[in-house]
Amino acid sequence: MEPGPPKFRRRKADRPTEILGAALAVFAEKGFAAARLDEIARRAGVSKGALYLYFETKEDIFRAVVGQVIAPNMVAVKAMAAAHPGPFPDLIRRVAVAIAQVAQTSPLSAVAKMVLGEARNFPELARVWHDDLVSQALEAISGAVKAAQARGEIKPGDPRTFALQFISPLLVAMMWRETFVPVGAEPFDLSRLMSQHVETLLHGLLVAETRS
Amino acid sequence: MEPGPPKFRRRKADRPTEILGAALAVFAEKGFAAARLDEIARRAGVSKGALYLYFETKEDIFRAVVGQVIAPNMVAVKAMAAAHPGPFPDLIRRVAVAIAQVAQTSPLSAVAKMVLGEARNFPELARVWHDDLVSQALEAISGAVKAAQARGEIKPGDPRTFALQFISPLLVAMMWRETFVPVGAEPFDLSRLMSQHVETLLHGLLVAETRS
DNA sequence: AGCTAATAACTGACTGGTCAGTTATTAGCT
DNA sequence: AGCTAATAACTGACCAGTCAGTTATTAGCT
Repeated sequence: MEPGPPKFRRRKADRPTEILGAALAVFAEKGFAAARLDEIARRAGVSKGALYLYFETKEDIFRAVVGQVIAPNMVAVKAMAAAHPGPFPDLIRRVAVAIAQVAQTSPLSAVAKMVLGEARNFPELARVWHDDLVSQALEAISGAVKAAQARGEIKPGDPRTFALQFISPLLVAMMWRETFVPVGAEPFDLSRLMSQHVETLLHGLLVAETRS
Repeated sequence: MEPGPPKFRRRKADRPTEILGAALAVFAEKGFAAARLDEIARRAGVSKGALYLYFETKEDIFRAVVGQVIAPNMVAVKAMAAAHPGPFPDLIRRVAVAIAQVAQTSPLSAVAKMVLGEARNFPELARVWHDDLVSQALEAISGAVKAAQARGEIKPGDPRTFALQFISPLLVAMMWRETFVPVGAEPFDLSRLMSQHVETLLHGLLVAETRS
């Protein structure tokens, strides 16, 4: 009787991340309710029962997936906030490039879409996403705007609104990519979009005296 | 034996719209999968079986709800496109007010969020929404931008990107309202947001010579 | 080193509840 | 009386979560 390859391997340490990777993919494709635990398990190369060795419930897996994406992006936000306090145009151009980069290389847009879609059924998830990530990013930008206004670099106006104006096109382009590109819509080039956007915005934000 | 109020009324003509109204509310609250046909029926003042006199399946109801919102908004888009071809600033300010109005008084944002959330499971819905509404609105704005560029009123640059820049903050503010305000976030005043946004955008879009 | 007992990761068949969709029947209209 | 909108009880499929049993791995002993 040849033993053959073993039916499974014991890899306690790696399982959780593998499961969360598979779960991210399935949740992103189907949404929370339509996602099947059997499929998550299959993609993770594991039985359904094994999921329950590491997570309590389906919701628990969902929370973990969403939470996992926050931490690395918080690093980006912190870096943004710590960016050198030079002239506003330099700062904002730098931030735009960094944000576009993150948007293109992380599962951020897929998770953002999930949070939007499931916010009603998981209010506490929307709260975490808002408190730990979105509002902090928004405040970081608002703070930079306020400082630049104090220096007389840019026009008066609600800083929070300016911040929203700044990031909105990127967010919409991300949603566009997730929603309409799969059905044949023309995608937006995020980097090109952001550079055109920043220049447009700047020449509206900059007061006449400081314009180069 | 008093007859009392009749158990039900036969109102074949009114039922479909009543059902769709109830369905819109439930779908908007719960999303497609978590919405219960029993609840839709209850809110429509009807039994579950009655739903099947007017619609084939749950998906069919969902499609009808989404489709119903398109028509009235197409009117708005058409009106936008037909707006007088005067100076670009006048046009864009008018359109901004009109759009903010629609966003505040119609179930547009709720349905938009539904379409985003369920796009993966209903690609043909994303397609209808895009082809019949979103892309037409975007093209209407792009057309106005292109015309203004031809007249030398505004700077060169990708018109479709300008169009996206124009509507993005409104869309994001709508999603913000649907997602984060229920968990305690500060809402954005759509009208104020749009007026600040348009002015910021204009003074970046307008070339120096035509600036007032 | 080889053998065995103990441990813990993992499986997969099962269940209890839920819910979309069906159907036999009743109530209201003309 | 005849017709049909509408009901309410029913069914069958589906799926999150469970658990008794199986298999890989490790520890302990000689």
